[in-house]
Order: sequence, then C-alpha cells, then structure tokens
Amino acid sequence: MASIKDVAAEAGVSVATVSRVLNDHPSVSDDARKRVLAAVEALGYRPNAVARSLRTDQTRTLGLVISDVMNPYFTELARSVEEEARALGYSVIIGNADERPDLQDHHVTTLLDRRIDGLLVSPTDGGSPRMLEAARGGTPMVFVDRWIPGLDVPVIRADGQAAVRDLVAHLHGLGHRRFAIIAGPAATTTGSERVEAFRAALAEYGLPLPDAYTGQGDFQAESGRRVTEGFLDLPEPPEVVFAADNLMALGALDAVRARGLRVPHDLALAAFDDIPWFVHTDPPVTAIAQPTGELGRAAVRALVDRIEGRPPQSVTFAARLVVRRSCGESPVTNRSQT
Amino acid sequence: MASIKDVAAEAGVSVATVSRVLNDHPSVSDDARKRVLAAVEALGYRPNAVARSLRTDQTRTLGLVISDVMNPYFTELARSVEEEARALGYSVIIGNADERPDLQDHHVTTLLDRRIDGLLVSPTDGGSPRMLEAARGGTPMVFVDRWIPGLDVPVIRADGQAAVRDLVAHLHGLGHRRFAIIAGPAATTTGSERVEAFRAALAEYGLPLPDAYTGQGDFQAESGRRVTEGFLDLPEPPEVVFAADNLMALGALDAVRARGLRVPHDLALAAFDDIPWFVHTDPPVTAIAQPTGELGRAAVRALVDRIEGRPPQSVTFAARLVVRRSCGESPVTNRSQT
DNA sequence: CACGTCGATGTAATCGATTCCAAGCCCTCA
DNA sequence: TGAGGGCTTGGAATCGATTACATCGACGTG
Repeated sequence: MASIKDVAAEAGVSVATVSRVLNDHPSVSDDARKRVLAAVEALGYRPNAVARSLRTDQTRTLGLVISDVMNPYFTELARSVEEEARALGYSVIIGNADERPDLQDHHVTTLLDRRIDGLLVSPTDGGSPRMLEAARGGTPMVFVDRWIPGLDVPVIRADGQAAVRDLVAHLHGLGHRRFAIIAGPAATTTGSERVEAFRAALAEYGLPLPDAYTGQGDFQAESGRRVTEGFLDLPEPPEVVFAADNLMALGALDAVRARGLRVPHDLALAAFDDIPWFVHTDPPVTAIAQPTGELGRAAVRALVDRIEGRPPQSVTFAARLVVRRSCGESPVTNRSQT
Repeated sequence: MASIKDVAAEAGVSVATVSRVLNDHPSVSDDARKRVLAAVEALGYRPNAVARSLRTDQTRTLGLVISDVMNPYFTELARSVEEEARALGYSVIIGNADERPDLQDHHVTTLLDRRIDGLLVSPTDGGSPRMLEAARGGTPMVFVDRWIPGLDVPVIRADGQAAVRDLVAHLHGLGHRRFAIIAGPAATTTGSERVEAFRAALAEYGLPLPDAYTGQGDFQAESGRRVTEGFLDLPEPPEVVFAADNLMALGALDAVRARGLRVPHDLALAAFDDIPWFVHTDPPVTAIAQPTGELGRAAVRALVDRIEGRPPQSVTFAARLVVRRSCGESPVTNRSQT
C-alpha cells in the first residue's frame, strides 16, 4: 500500500507538502496542490489512520459498550449512536457486554488500548474496576440509559416515572388490583429505578407491591419466564405483570402461553421499552417507550462536546406510555361495550 | 498515559527489554522480568495498540459490513462473529450499510483506512467500487450470507433450496395452489436465489409463479407491506405469500391485518430467516431457519485462516424449515380433526 | 539599493511501539 | 589462557504520518 513518501516522490515534492495538501493547510501553491492530488489519484493513496492517530493522539473513534446487542432496544441505540457519530466525523466500535461485568471490562480495556477518543457506556453492573478507573482517570465518558451514581460523568437517559404512573392509572382503570413486577438486576440503575417508580405509582392508589409479587430477573427472556411461572404458582397469582424490559416480557408471554392461559384474560402484561415487534405479538403488548434515537444522538453529542473541550450536559428525556391490548380492553372500548 | 519509556525508566532497563518482557520473548533474565512487571503494575501501564499496529502492520481487528443491523438476523450474525473473533484474539468493528451501497462504501473505506486485518462482508448490492477494489487488491476478505459472483473470495452461506422445497411440500399438502413471493433486491444473491429456489420447488408440483405474484421488495418491512397490498388488490389474490426475509414478512402481516383479514385463514404466510420473535407473533410464523451462529463463526474462522496464511474454505450450511401456524393447520393436526 | 515581510517549501523531530545488530559478560573447553 | 558460544542487554532504525523551524525567493517600501 502506497505511503505518503510514495506520493511525495511521485509528485516531486516533500512529504510535508503532501501532508499539507491532505489537511488543506493554506500555504501550498496551486501548482504543488495539483501535482499532489494527481499523485494521490494515480497511486490510489489513502492516508494510514493508524500512523495519523499515533502522531496526533486522536483516533476519531468512539467506543460504545452496551449490555446486550440482541435486545432490540440496544440495537436501536447502537444504530442511532453510529449515525450521529458518523455525522460528526467519528467512527464507533461496539462492545457487547452480554450483561456480564467481566466482558464489559474486557471491552473497556481493549477500547482503551486502542486509544478511542471517548467512551459511551450503559453499565452492566455497579461498575467494573476498569471502567471506574477510566472514569476517574479522565477518559472522556458518557453514560447512556443506565449509569453509576457518584461519578462525575454526564448521563443521558429517559425518565419513566410519569409514564409508569400513566401505566398504573391505565391498569387501575381497567379494574386490576393485584400488581406484580419482574425487576431487572438491582445493581443497574434501570433495574432498581423502575421498581421504585412502579411502587410509588401504586402507592398513589393505596396499592401495595408485596415481596411475593416482586420477582428478580436479569433482563433476559428466560428470567421473565421463570419469574412469571413463580407468580402463576402462587395461591393467589397477580392480575398484572409489569416486566422491566422487553425481553423479560417475552419470557412472561411464553410462560403464560405454556400453561394454556391467555393474555390479558388470565394475566395482564406490560413492559418497559417498546420495540417494533410488540405490535405484532399476540396480543400486542402495552409498553413504555423511550425516545431511543434521541437518546443515542444526545449521548454522542455530549461525548463529542466533552472530547472537543466543550462542557457536556446530562440530558433526561421523558418516556411515554403506548397502550395496546395486553392489559385488557381500553376503558373507552369498555365503556362503549357496557 | 504512561508509555514504554516510562516503564523502562521505572524498571531501570531499556525499552527493548520492556518490549521483550511484554511479548514474552525468551531471552530476558528473571530479574529484569520481575522489575519490568513491577514497573508496569506500578504505573498502570497498558501498551498503546496504535503504536504497536503501526510497527507490526497488523491491528488484530476485523471489519464486518452488514446490510442492516436492525434486522435480528444480522444482529445475531454480528454477535456470533464478535464472539468467535474474540476467542481468536481479534476485535471487530461493525459497519451498518442500511442496504445502501454508498454507506457500504463509506464503511469499507474507513475500515481500510484503519488498516483492519480482514473484512467480512454481506454485500448490499452487486458490489460497490471500493469493495471490489479491496477484493481484487488482496485485502483478506470473506463473504457471509450474500456474495458477489466472479470474485476469488470465500463464501460462507446457508443453502435454502432443500428447505424451500420442504416449505412448498408443506404448503401444497395444506391444499394451497396459488403462491406468491416477495423478493429481495435482484442485485443481492439472496434476493434472486430465493426466488429461483421457490420457483423451482413449485415447478416440481407443476405450479407456476406468475409475474403478478412476484413482488419486488427491498428486505425492509415497509416494502413487504406495500407488495402484499398489491397482492391483495388483485382480482384473484394468492393463497400464500412467501417473504424472502423476516422484516418483509412483518410488513406483510401488517398489510393483512390492516384489511381486517387474518393469517392464515385469508392468506398464508411464510418467511425466510427465522427469528425468536416469530414464535410470539399472531400467528406464529412458519419460517426457514439458517444456522446463523454457525455461519458467523465459520466466517470468522475462514477469514482468520486467510489472514494467518492458511488456505480459507468456502462453507455452505443447510437451512431448515420450521413449521408454525401461519400457513394453516399442519397436516397431522388436520388429519386428526377430520 | 538594502532590508523586512510573507508565502511556499523542505528538513528533521516526534508519536510509542518492535526488532535487528552489536556488544558485554560469563562459562566451557581445548 | 584464550577463543568461541550462549544469554542478556541496549542502541538505533523503522513504521507513516504531523508539524515546528529554517530556508529561500520575490516583492514592497523607505
């Protein structure tokens, strides 16, 4: 592969001039510029980004460490992150942590070794050592979706409190009184926050959230299935199950179906994180939707601000309730039927 | 960030010795090794991968350019690719082409600029210029899923012919006679191959595949919806629609539902590419499943073989039919009901 | 006419590693 | 005792870029 030296030789100038042309530095004569460009064309020369990065100490690359690529929510997040990054002239390297702290650490380490300019993280747990180190060590960093308290790192997230309140109102209006939740890992902020929001919203109606109705999941479908089976085995099963993410909702749907029961007739179901597929499930699932694309774009902007020396800002978007049929007929339909 | 020089100074040795310890070169005294390791520990030193790459001319990074990250099939492919690559000591950078040749070219270009060691591609179209150039220029390269004929590049793919034949047999057994297909872009191999396999399988039953029943899609949900509406508007609509990918099947489902019709009662539906969600749709969708994980792993192995100087091999896996309920009751159930 | 200025260019240092080559040291064997 | 050989080790070149600094003409001005 041709190097800058080859181009310089071909054009009959020094490497400095070639470099100047390539970085359109002002003081280059038209003649030299023309000859360099012709040489570049003739040799099919492309600058070596590795060498450039070594010299300039910047890679124009962002690292994105997410908890689970197979989760459509994160896939969409990754996609919007890549788009915005590309628009700003950055590439992104995605690391999939699969909800495993050790993998998260592995990715943070290799990304740092590659000297990425900044790191976008949706932490799997309370924070793996390498990540905390990086955060404290001054690596430009931004948290998306989930975060770790006590660190001076901007957070871009969606607040689901209002939407959860809307959801509970919706469910209450439908006549449901026994509510259960499939929680995410307590170590993640989204894991604990969603339970709290749910509990608080229930409290407004004087409804409890008993321990027996609080199942511990891990954001994966299988755990949703397992927890739901536990609920169904109870002497008095809940009337509603609220899954703290989309995959666990899917598991819950499986569990209900496996018993020959039906949603929402035998058990109502709602989920946090809306995804295109929820429209097509049987029944379509009522969910709380985050503005995922906005989240990804805002996160990249914050990170790039930080990298380029501008003060980055934390941003919180609002999530909203999307009512479908998995919790029962909507009140309106209900009323018209009565 | 500490460099190898700092470590050398701290350990009281030369940078050459530090490098030797780090790459466990045999001729280093135990004493020196110990001092270097201690210095590394004390300074929290991590080698600069950028500098190393410049010197060794290898990045231990693979590029993966796929057509659409949001498609669960490709997400799963990407995941298995990353896993296998990690196991072999490589990282992977994913480029999402969004079925756009220009974006595909953009990613190929930046990946090449970064001097990745090899490229895994599922080409969007007949081949964008940069990609062809790279293929011919000797960049280690492997095609996954889709490929471009006439290039000396190994191909890792799944053959759906037998499965399509099984599908047609299944449909024929169910009594269907009017078959339609939503094809993918003709420029992609999977786009044209699947139509051909379908047509050939139908021919075995003396059944035609009229032009009116051959819709042109682009592997995206929206096109599936549009084409299906066209089918439904026909004086004599088909009895079965076979979508050449999962997203278009989803669009078809939408179209049918939007008219207040039902699958499979009013129109049977089958898809190429199985995904977890098809179990949960209403009704569950009959699909042809590829061994996606195998594909991804085999592709990485082939690419790494090529990179490390071993002869790479093309591999073809078999896809298989997964019968669910979107084409009607299965013959067995049928018989028992009769 | 001499001097300062400015634009265009080249030389060389530098980034952080790897690795070839030479040198130093110790040991063994003739 | 001296030559040769095996370990260790350090010096320095190198990878492909960027960029500070020096140089060299040409030009304008007093």
